[in-house]
Amino acid sequence: MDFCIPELEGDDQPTSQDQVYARLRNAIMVGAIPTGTSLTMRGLAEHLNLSPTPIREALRRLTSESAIVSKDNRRMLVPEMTSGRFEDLVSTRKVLECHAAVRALPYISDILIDELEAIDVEMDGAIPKSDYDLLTRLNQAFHRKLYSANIHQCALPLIESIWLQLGPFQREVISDLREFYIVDHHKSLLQALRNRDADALVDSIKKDIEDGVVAAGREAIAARSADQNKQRAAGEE
Amino acid sequence: MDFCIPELEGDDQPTSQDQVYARLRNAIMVGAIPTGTSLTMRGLAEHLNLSPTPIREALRRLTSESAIVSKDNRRMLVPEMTSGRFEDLVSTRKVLECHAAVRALPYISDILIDELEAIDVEMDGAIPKSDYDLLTRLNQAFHRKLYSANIHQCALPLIESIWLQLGPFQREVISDLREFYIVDHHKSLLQALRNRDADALVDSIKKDIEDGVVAAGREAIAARSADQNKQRAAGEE
DNA sequence: CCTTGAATAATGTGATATCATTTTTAAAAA
DNA sequence: TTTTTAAAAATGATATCACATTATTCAAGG
Repeated sequence: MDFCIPELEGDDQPTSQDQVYARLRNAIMVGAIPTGTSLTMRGLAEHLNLSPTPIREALRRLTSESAIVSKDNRRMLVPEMTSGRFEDLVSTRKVLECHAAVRALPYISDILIDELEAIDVEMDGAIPKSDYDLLTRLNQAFHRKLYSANIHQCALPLIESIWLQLGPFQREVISDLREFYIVDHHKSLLQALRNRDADALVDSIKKDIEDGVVAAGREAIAARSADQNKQRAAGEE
Repeated sequence: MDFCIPELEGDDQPTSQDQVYARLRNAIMVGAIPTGTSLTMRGLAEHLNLSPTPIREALRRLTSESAIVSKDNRRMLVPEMTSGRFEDLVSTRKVLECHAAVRALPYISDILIDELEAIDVEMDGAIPKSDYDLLTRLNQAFHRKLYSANIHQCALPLIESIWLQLGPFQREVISDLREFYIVDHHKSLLQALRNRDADALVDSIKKDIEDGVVAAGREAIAARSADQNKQRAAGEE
């Protein structure tokens, strides 16, 4: 337990199990929990001043959402990212989010577009401050609000599961790069919504995902495997 | 607790929490748990001869997979199906399964196609017996094996979540219809795999989902809402 | 007969205790 | 120095208990 779990300011969860879940979820999403370190129930319980019971339930939920994996030793940990898994997660994310956006389109109102634009303006204000956590939260709020316009929508939990799996790695990439540029295509996305143009909407979502930290992620993974090859070559000498 | 949770024959789960999870999951999938009845921890614990602790964890996992919902009274239940949710689940299922199949295609070997065909033959043998539970299990095994060919695949947990949400309703539909015909397009699907033809594969999957119990599901929902309208009209007299 | 309200029962939540398994530690052997 | 091995510590799983909240019951009042 050499890491620390950020507190959650606006935490109005009723039970402590929900609070632990929300905190751990956020911690994973912003990359505060290093991949590979085992999450022990007693350790987390002591760290959060709780009994192991609510911790255990929160961990089970996160396991069911593929945010953490349960090894055969019964140890739980945030899984390592691999090149193949990264590509699969990104492609699944694209398919799901495009689908959710298109299905939300008939439910989009002008008021909702204004609300989305307000979030985007807030993001523009946050970019100079380089507050990655805030930007991530706002970006997710933007997409969540868009997809939730469809009142029958059932894809959001699935999308959030993908976000959870990509989250820790993206943060790792960004701290590697030191300097980071959050590029979003929310402007063209909003225009597509105003025109009720499904094709343009899909195009914006794809670009938004592709040009986000995805490109950086690919580079980081390529660099990492180059490193590993170099180390392996050195070890074989 | 006026319902009964089918036992699971080949249950090699290590912990009792895993066993409870597997049993409840199967019970929901085959529609053994009526929608709307609340699942109490002590009730299930007594029914399964266990303490409430492993029950709680299994219920939490199923909640995170949208198989059961937690109301604000803290009561947990299998949610009712609505027309809108049904359509959204089906369309999401199509998108996800087509995507998973296409991404699995490059990993498909001739041996795997033979194994898939073996499952399909087993299904053909089970159809005359009208064993819906067995057919459901075999059909899911078929699709699971196909998508899992992609070793980096991350969509299967999401697909299974959709299956879980559609499961109880499809069973309800089938018991309503008394007679049921399980139509599958596995023959054309296998041919598409042999030809490594992505377009034909997508076509088969779409038809497989569409012509399954989906058509019946639509009719059942339409009939149900017609009933409700009639009842409402009668009540307003 | 229907509604209201208080007493009772049932339920969810969280803490603690116990046991089996796993991991770690450290000393002994190679 | 490295490997092996046994003791000790830590961990996960489950049961049980106590408490607060929620449902249910049933009698009194309208």
